[in-house]
Amino acid sequence: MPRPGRDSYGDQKPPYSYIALTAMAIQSSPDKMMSLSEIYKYIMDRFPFYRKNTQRWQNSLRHNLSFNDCFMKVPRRADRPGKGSLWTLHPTCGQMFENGSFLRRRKRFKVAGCDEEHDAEFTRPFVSEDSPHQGIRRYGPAHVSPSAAEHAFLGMSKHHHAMIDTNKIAAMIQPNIMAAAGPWIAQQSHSPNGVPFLPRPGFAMPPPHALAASAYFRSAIAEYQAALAGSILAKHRQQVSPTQVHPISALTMLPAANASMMTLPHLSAIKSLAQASEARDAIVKHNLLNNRRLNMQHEVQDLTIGKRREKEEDKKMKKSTVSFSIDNIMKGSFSKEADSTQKDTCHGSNNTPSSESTSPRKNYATEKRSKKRSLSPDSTTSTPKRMNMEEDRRHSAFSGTNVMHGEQAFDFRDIWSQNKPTNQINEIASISPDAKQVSSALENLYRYAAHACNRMQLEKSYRENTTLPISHSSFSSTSTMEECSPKPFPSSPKEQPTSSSSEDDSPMSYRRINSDEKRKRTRGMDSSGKDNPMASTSDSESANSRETEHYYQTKSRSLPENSLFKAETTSPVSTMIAA
DNA sequence: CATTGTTTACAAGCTT
DNA sequence: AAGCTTGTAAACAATG
Ligand SMILES: [Mg+2]
Repeated sequence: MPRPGRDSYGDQKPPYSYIALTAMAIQSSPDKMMSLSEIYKYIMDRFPFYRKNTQRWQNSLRHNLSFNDCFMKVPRRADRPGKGSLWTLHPTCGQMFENGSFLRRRKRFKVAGCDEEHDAEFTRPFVSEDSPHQGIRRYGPAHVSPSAAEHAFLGMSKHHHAMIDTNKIAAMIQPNIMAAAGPWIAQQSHSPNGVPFLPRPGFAMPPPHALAASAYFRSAIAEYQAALAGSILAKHRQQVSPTQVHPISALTMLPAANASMMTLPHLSAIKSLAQASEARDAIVKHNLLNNRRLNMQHEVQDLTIGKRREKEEDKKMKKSTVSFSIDNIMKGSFSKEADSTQKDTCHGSNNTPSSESTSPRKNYATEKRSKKRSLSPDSTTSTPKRMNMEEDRRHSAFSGTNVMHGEQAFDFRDIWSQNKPTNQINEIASISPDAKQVSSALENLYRYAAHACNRMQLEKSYRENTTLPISHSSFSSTSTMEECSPKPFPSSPKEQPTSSSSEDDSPMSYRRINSDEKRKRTRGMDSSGKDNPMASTSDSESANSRETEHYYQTKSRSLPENSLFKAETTSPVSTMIAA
């Protein structure tokens, strides 16, 4: 039921950034091109929030269009006369948003070499007068072989001279992979006339928050593993042939680290997620490439690079630390080479740290932006611009790392501090210099979990409280909508007898961890013997089904004070794994 | 003159 | 704490 809706919530800020909104708009167009005014319209049509303060956000939007390399101008064609040009997405920014979920962007999309020539490469097929190869093909970045990941994934099985029971692991991972590669991947993920990607009945695709969550984990996991295997793997790779070694299988080659590593929390969940992600990514990537069909003509003007960009470019050229992300490892391109240009010169940047920010981080910080100001003279820096800070009602797309559980909000930092596996970290420290990285990588994992959960809740709230203007004028409307809905996707079969199943899933070693004295950390024995950390994995499957409902239903678990994460984790992690 | 685009500055949330 | 990403405000240039 659409619920009373009414205005009250209609103006909530959508959890999408301008870049996301713009990308959504552009992608919704059949041509994948839109004029500025059309973009405005698209946004205003489906996000009530943006029907106000138009000057403000439209200015921001324009800024984004010009500033970000992912958006490029294309001259209008004769059939669409009008004021400005059309905007489109850069041919290679396809993966800018993980899994097509606009909830989060991976990294700022930067046009590679920043050289015209290089860019021209993309520009050509884009503009092509005669489109040599008709549509498809030749759009993807050449180096991104869609099958690379897949290949590596498939080939991993032959790489384990395991000292670990890989079979067992594989066994429990299998189902996840299958799920990950499910049919939804190929589905059109853009609602024809509603807010893109917001799940709705009949929409054969996992909820966006699930995808986003999975994405979060994926990166966190990559680091986590890399921190452990990184150096060894690197060495190994440098000497041995450039054969692709799947990071996961690489882990099994680690003699020393193995033992300790296996005792870290969430390891099995991590593994399955990582693999599922790889498999899924390969497919998604492939689809993205094939679906991209751009047919435009005319020239594309060169992009000029402003000072701000130059500065960024320069700064970027510093000594890069080898990155062992899964992506890099998969591509076999980790030591990104580096060196070069000790920039110096530019340093005068004295951004007055001013505020003593870092204030206490109260749970559930409300909005309340800075409002200080008032420093009287301030004549120093001449430019008096930016005066009415008071009224600065900017809204941010950032969502924070609070996790609502029941009526309470928990800050990620608290969750982490109470779950940090100190002893295990120390154990690793004794055999590897990477302990610190392992720790921070794991911390990130938790952070992402919290952050992802936060987003999920945010979006859920938005979805529930906003009456979407379905079938809103201009666009195709109902008809399309209708055809969409009838086809119900199995919609979570409710079965799944609760968390039970897990037991064996949860791998080895947890018990033993607990042995570590200090570690016991109370934790009340709530679930008692039940190994805690993996709890998440286990119920995941079940939770997966009714997921949405889950979050706010507080009752069931009264969290025993200490078991913050346990309680929290249950929701985010399980939902994530669902993807 | 109103839009459409570019750029520079800054503040503040988030990540490393 | 340094560095990166977003959201805003503004000054201007270019167009129609
Ligand atoms: Mg641009």
